[in-house]
Amino acid sequence: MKLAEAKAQFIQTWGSLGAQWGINRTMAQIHALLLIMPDPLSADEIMQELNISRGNTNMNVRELINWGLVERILVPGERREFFSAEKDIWKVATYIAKERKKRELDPIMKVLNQLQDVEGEAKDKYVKSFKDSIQNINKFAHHTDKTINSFVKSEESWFYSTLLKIFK
Amino acid sequence: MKLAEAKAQFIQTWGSLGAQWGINRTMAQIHALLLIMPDPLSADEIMQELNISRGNTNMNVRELINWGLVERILVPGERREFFSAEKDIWKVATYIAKERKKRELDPIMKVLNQLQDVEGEAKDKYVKSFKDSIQNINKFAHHTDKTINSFVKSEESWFYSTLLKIFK
DNA sequence: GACTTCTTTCACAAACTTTTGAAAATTCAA
DNA sequence: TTGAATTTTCAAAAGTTTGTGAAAGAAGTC
Repeated sequence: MKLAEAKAQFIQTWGSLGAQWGINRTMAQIHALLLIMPDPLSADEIMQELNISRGNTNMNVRELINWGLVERILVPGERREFFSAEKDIWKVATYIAKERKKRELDPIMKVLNQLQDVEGEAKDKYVKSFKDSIQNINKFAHHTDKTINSFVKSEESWFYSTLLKIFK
Repeated sequence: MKLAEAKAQFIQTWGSLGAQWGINRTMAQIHALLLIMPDPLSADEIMQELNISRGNTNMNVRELINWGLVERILVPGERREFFSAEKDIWKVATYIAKERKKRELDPIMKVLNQLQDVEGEAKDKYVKSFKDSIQNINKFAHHTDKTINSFVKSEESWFYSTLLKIFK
């Protein structure tokens, strides 16, 4: 298989994977492109490679930066900005885990905690069933929260220990 | 907080969580409703509770059954069908993990394996960068695959050991 | 076999999301 | 300042997904 063909295929596969995840297609495609390119790209290069408009490029690159998946690179003597993706997929996974926890798990945990104290006779089967379900989900959510935290933590401490090695 | 209010809030929270996950809102709401109700509900009851059309109810209940999250219950002497959700949230999580692996991870692993062998000089930095990225992602995908499999497996064996206890 | 009750399908409407491209804003150098 | 290069914004167009309700289908009962 030729590089150009493989590249196109990878970009489109990553894109449709992203779409299934509620991440928009273009955002995933830009990420894929930056993942496989050795050097940072400018906005114009991204536009050309993916055949998308300037506005679209700008918007999605910004969102990727928000997620911590892409970095803005300033080249001395260049007015244009360049963009580069984090290449270590383990780190990518922790950034995503962190972001999704913040957007999805944290809000539902807040609601679940409020829903714990429903008024009413514990003998009423509707009240009982409701309370049981909420408690069950709440336990699971706490467990998941701990698991994600320790996953994210392990990557952070990996970072500090690497830093330490560099300066020792 | 009153039960009715808590119920409404839970359904709507679960619904918007589902939406962020690429699961459609109604599907998640039906699931939420069935989760907290002690007894199975009929299609008409679901329609009334959530204020949705018959067609919509039918379509989404069918999809939930596909995912293995909801069961069709036949009550003797009743023509109507009733529906009930799996209440053990751990099991729900394994069903979802299984289903998403099948829909998302398996296809990308297939593509990654094909993309491994790109023609070209290993010295070409574009070829090298591409191959490195793919290899990195491939390793991660295999790791994730194993993790999901053992998670799903652990639940299955829990099931069989429970079964065993019942009959021993 | 006609009637009743319930389920499934489907074309279309409504709602929502994404993309575009042109115009406005920003940045920097001369 | 002015102006050239670049980035950002935004309203409208295009595309996608979801929900509706009427009609067709199935299954059981008289």
